[in-house]
Amino acid sequence: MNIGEVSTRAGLPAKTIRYYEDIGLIKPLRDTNGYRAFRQQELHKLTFLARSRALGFSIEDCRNLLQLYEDQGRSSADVKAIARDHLGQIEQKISDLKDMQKTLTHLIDACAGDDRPDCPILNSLGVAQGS
Amino acid sequence: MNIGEVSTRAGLPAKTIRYYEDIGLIKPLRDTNGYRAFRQQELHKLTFLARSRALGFSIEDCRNLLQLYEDQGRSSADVKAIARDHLGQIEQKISDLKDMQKTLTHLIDACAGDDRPDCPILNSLGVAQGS
DNA sequence: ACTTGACCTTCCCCTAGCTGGAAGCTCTAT
DNA sequence: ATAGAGCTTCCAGCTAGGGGAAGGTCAAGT
Repeated sequence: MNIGEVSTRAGLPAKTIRYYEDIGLIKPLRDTNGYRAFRQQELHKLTFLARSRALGFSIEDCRNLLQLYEDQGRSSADVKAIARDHLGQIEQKISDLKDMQKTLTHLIDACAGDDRPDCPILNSLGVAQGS
Repeated sequence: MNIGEVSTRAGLPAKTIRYYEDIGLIKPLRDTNGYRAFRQQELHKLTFLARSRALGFSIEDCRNLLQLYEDQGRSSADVKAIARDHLGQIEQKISDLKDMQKTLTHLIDACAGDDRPDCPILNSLGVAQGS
């Protein structure tokens, strides 16, 4: 398989696949013409990567997960620990974003949004007021 | 005021303040010794920036907001539009993260997390299963 | 006067995770 | 033979700064 085909099948841009090779996540063989020659193994890994990335795992998390994925003797606790840590980060982000959402919603509600210059949003961001 | 003092007062690292000057958000004067000489004006702007950034506005949003902040004749509708757009993006992110949270929570719950190798998390990320 | 330490300056490289584009080779079809 | 698609490498850039080197400056203490 050439890169175009794996790109379609894994649902990842060719650029991304080359990047993943650069950083050592996959090691495709080469044809005599220099083209990358992907095996099923790499297609599986790329699919795995696409899914893990879609769940928001960092590249380093993916690297670790991929290693565990290939290690038939791994313990599920190791995987669960990574996933749980990541879930914690996601929940923290949700919490932070909800705080922003709340504040912004209040400000937007308080702003007339017409052609007059008075604006509670800017007032709140500006120097005169507290946060 | 030197950079150290504005850094403390605005709650922004000196590095960040220099960066904001680089990208043209502030234009502090210079003392004869080459040190940046900040006026109240810049302190206000930096405080404004710190607050807007804390609400997750991008630098470009901040640039626009800052311009509106300084324009006494602006209409509040312009500000509200930026804020509303940003709120939309925040809500989209929250939604995406909640999807991830849900999926991950299911997977984590299904995983024994012991020293046996069988792991629903990896199974789900791997080639055999659908998403 | 001298030294020490804190503070300031510019400069360049580094981060994550790619994306875009240039220059050039290869393959396939006509 | 040639066009166009597909492949290659390399270089640059994006966000929003952070780290650290090399060096100038200021204020206090001895």
